[in-house]
Amino acid sequence: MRQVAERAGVSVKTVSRVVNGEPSVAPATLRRVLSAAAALDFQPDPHAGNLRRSDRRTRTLGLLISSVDNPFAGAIHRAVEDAAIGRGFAVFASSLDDDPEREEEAVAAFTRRRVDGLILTTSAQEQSYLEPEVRRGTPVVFVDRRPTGIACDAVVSDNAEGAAAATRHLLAHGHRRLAYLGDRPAIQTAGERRRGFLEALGQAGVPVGDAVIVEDLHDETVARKALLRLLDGPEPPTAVFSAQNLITIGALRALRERGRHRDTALIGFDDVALADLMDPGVTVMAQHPDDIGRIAAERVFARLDGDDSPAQRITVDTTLIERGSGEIPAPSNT
Amino acid sequence: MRQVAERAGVSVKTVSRVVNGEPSVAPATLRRVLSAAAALDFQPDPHAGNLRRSDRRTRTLGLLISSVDNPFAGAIHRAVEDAAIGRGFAVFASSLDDDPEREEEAVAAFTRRRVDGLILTTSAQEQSYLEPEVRRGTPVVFVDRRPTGIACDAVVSDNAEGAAAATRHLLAHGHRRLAYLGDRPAIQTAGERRRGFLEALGQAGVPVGDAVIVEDLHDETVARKALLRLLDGPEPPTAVFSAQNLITIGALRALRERGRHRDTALIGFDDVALADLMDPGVTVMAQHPDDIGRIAAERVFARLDGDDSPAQRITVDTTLIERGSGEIPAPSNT
DNA sequence: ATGAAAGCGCTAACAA
DNA sequence: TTGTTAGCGCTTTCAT
Repeated sequence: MRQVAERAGVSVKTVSRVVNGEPSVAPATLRRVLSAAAALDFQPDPHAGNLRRSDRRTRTLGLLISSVDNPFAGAIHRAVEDAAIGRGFAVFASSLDDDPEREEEAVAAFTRRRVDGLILTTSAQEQSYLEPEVRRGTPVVFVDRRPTGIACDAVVSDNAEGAAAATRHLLAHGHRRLAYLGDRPAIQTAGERRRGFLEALGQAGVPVGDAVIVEDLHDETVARKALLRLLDGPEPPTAVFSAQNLITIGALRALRERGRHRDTALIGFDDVALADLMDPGVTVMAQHPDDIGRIAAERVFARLDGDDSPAQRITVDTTLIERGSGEIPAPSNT
Repeated sequence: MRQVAERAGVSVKTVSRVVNGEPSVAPATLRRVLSAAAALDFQPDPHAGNLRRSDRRTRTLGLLISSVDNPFAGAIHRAVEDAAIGRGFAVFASSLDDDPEREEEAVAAFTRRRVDGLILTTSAQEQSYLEPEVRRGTPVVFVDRRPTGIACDAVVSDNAEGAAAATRHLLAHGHRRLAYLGDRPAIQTAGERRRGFLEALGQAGVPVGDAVIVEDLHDETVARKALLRLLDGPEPPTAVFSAQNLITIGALRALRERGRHRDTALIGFDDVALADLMDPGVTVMAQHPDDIGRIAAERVFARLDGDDSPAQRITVDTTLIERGSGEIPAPSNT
């Protein structure tokens, strides 16, 4: 900047004015400065500016998700990015793999870099470690999971109702022997989906004893084996509700292996790629990660723009997509 | 930092020493500073430090890919992130949607933020716009596509050979009426895959006239329609090579719609989610985005560590995954 | 082992 | 319209 000033024969302050598009610069000066800047291909250093600037914004967002290599998180990421670009913000992303330790480290890495806002899918039991950062004024918005121990905005799917609706769908097709395949119940979303499942059974007057609940299925292989065991058992379920992405895939594999994919109903929570190309197509209760990401980004920017209303919880509905597997009727003799 | 110094009764320089883990600080002083820092929950500002520091590194990488919401790019992203974390680097990601204008903007947004290195999937015809940044010493590594008009490291799949091997696989199963479904030939990878396809035909002595080449298929719908047209034509192909992800999906849909998925062979370039759950399973020539990302990150760090050898081009092999669709034999009467 | 002074590249506040 | 001075939070250099 000093060099530009010298070359243009003005003071640094004038260059600063030009760079920041401040008014009250004579057209002739403006031109001289501009051409000097171009000649030296000058790029202003935003970090240096921020040091002195009053708002002290880095125009940077931190996004913490399960993994950047994961369709659900990718869709959120994309939506956040699209919102950020319009405001001149860049996005840091970090994969947590549902590891609470990694979460604190990653948050620290971002706050040290002075991100202006944080969007995160937490997997810690509680997030009071964010207190200092929140007090400092950084907007924090939770996605997919609600915070515990701290008051922040959250954007989540309607897990309980979505699960209940999926369950009702199976019941409506005549099923009574349902299996619920779920992730670790400690994971907030998993707990809510289970609750939705049970409530739907209760409301339909189906004894809970008629359903099998298998949990702690944190990956595809485990889910597959669990369902294989059920299918090989004395009273295999006539319908399966797989409460998560990877579990759905494991369930698909198990059904195929036993050749039961045409007579056992299946609904998965969260959509799965190419689900419509399977035979039968896989019925799912789809989430809307793009909406979740977009809304979360909007919340962050609203907070940055001065919104200091109480923490909000925003729920995004889920959508049933019928593709065949969920519409398989219960066998008539049941 | 000044506050910490006051509270600990030392000078700022001493606090600086403690924060940076420099030696020659008396244990007692160290303890006083540490507790003062903890009490004020002090976070050093890396940007301020960089201003004066000799190396001037932001410990930040810029990653430019087609879209963060895309499995291939996601895998690259994850590999880059994993490599970056170990070195204390954070990663900015930006989606380009194969838009050359967006590319220049995004690069500018990152260089303005003083990223220490750049990893990008370019879609511009040539990348000389990166010249100034490269001259400034920023390592730039291309992934998936080679650079034009500038000498930089590149990590790419062996597109031509992969496509040739896929084609040979189809020929080995007796097919002679092959269809090539490709993306816009202007896209570098698309051009190479086409070349590989044609070379394999040539080497097998199959007249190119026996093959149908359809290009400019930039999305699923267009690909589907193109194949439907071929299937409905007078001499439908007995084998299809779909040279890209989305095209493979479009082709799958078309084959299913016409009920030809069990007698028409199909190999796709690039793996597809749940390909093994289809019926038949989808044979693909898989790329290794995780290796590509990892190697690219290693190149960046090697450059940052002072490697000033000439620009390298690193080729990552592709892997044939046989799942059924590619092994369908040609009808005997052909 | 510790500190004082200067300065990184920029902007705020005020002056001319 | 333009320039001057001070200072953001830190690290460098050189003293002590």
